[in-house]
Amino acid sequence: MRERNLAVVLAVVAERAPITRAQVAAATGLTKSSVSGLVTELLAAGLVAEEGARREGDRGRPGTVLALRGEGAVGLGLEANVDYLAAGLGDLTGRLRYHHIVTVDNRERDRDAVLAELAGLAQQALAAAAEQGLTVAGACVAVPGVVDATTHRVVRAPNLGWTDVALVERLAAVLPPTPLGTSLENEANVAALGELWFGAGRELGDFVHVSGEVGIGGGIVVDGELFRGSHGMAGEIGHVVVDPDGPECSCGGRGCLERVAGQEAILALAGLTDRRGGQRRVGPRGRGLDDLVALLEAGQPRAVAAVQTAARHLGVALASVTNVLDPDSLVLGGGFAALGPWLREPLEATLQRHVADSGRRRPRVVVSLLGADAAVRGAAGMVTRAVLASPGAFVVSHGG
Amino acid sequence: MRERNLAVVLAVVAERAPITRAQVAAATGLTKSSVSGLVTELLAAGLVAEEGARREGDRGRPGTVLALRGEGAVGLGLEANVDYLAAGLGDLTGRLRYHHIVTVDNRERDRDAVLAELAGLAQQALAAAAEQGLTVAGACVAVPGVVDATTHRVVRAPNLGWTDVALVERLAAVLPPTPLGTSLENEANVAALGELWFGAGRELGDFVHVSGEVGIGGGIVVDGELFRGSHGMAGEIGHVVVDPDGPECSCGGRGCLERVAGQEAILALAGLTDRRGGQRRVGPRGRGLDDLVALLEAGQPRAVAAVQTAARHLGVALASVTNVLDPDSLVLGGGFAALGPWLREPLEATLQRHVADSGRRRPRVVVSLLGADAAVRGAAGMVTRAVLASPGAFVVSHGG
DNA sequence: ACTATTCGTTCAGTGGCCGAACTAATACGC
DNA sequence: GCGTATTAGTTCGGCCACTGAACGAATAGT
Repeated sequence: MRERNLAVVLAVVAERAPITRAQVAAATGLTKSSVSGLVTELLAAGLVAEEGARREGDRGRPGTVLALRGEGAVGLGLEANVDYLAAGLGDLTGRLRYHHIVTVDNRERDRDAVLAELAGLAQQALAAAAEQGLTVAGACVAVPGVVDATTHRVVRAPNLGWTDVALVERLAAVLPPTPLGTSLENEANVAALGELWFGAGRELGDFVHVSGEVGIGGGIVVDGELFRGSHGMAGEIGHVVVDPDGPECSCGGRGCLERVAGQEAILALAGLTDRRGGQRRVGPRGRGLDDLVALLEAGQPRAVAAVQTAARHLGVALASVTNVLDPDSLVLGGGFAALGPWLREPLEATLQRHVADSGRRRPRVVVSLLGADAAVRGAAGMVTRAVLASPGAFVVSHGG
Repeated sequence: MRERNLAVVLAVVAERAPITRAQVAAATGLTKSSVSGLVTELLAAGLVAEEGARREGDRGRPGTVLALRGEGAVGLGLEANVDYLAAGLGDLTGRLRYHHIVTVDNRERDRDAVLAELAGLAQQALAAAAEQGLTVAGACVAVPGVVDATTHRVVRAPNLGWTDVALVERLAAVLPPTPLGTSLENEANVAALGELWFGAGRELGDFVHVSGEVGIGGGIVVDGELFRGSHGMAGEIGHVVVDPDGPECSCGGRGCLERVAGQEAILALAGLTDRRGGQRRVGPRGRGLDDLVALLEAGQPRAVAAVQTAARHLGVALASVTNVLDPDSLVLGGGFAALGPWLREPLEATLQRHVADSGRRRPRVVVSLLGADAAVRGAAGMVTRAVLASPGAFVVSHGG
């Protein structure tokens, strides 16, 4: 009970900071005395800090302003992706206090070498946290593949060539323990959450976040929470069928979206595929995408046409998704963020054509603010949000 | 606080009846003394009844068995559909205590006449409730169209020819008031809920309920709740794009599912469309569907082929839906329930072809147990579930 | 300075849950 | 038949956390 009210107060402080105790009482419906007691505990836990006085009305005693204390709890976000590794520290207020990206092709590398390098990045991040006086509450690792939340194992990450990896266990063996431990998440999912908490999603309601990487991933956000599905595999927008007689896909089907609108398909259409290197130079931070953007900026017709074709396929798939999910907005993330200016117009035209009752509910198309950083920020946010949701664990027993 | 624990206890009783107080305590984590007090109030409110004794273990005093008291609160479910009107009374235990269906074509009828007849059905149902000693807690009306939950108006019901009808207001003017009043819902949505609560859905996790009527509607159930979407229009499976170059649809797009797998399309393929009457004889309780089933049972090749073609289109759309939502099961409801035996095999084959990672998560295909009755039962259930969720309103103050 | 006003704390009061002790009802063993 | 063990349900005192009112604190206006 107190546990929940602590979370309620903390949520109000997080959302409307800077805010006085009296305003918190008004916003929560609790009495001033209750808020006073709860705030005292949150101050003691170091999650909230007082920030001087502020007069609100014309007369009367000024209130003491409260705000989240960023140092009180930070989350360590880690990402093992196809062509880079990344670590970041996000504090309670959402600020990124540390960020380190290593561009490296992990497709052909030894799995253990990748894990060791990721652990090294994590240790550097923890050292940076200690230096800045930050309390690390926990960690979250994002991987482009299917993860099992209960066993904390990577079931399958095709683009990394991983199958059944006890990722959390192996990191835990190397890293110092944290109060909340280490969790594991799908990269597209935490990217959607990153966008929700720290990017374009803050202004939006329900949305679908589409990550255009080598594959096309998706994260569905409903009521401020991730929609995971029965097997934790919801959001596989890349395999929506856009042409039942289209090319075969590695998933076994035909005409899947990612075969005709993924980065490989776009680059091939634009004539940019490096035949010798195969797909190896293609990725959110790879050269292929940068080359494409350069051509688009130069107005090269073939590149523009390639993106438009992809946009129309994407539009057909997202129209179906919209008819089923009725989201408020669609967010173009990952590699699609860079292509946003060229994708938007044909995409919106296709949506208008295929969304039922499009006048009433055609979703807004929004370009990601975080791009490829969304996953790390979302992973760090997984930790800090957990702290905000259940601060009780960090509050010293009221007796002491 | 007590409010919530009342609901917790009531939920456990509902789910595991018959159950003793001690078992409720074990299931909820509350102490025996707390449960005892809460149960006393629920007994006084008439929502729960004692049903004699039952010995649970080998030794010891037998427990007093508790169960929901059906008469304690019943919901009035109403449905205004294209070719029938219906009213039903569902009690707290889920039993249907009264059911009345009037087959009538409402497409060409005057709107006020339809509303008057629906109100008449409601009054007959209320009279039946009084006769049986049932306490009517509230009512819910299901309509095949877009409804606005806040204004309680039917925004648009194309198949009925309705636009902006203050349905609840007009019924409230005629019917006696109830504690929970009258609510308004989309027919496909409450059909999904009906199936969840009283039909095949009881055994399932998350599922998508597909109603094959004149159009194809859908209801998405996640975590035991309806997924509504940002504008309350989620689940429009009928307008998933299965062929971007297919026939035009009234929604403005091309290749929508319901143009190639709706009842009209199936009947046309099977050669059953009545050219003179147009679509007028087609519907969940209409003759067209019965004729088709008769031909299917006789093994007529053209009819079988028509259903198979529709099933394949349906499979493509549902595969996309599955990739995005990752449901546990797909439920064939409405008119599709009658076609289940012929739809299933080609549908499942298509799903296997197009669902990504189909070995791991291909959803079960389940035929509705309620068919066209799902909506009325779901509407009645909306009321009884509301009672179960917040029993506090029905409990007399503990002082008296 | 004095008043009006708003902020935050203190303190008794209260509602509801918990735990322990108690009564009730049954099976089993002798 | 009767005591013992076991389980069900109730009663009662204690405690935790929120409430409401009163009080001290800080400021603007007069």
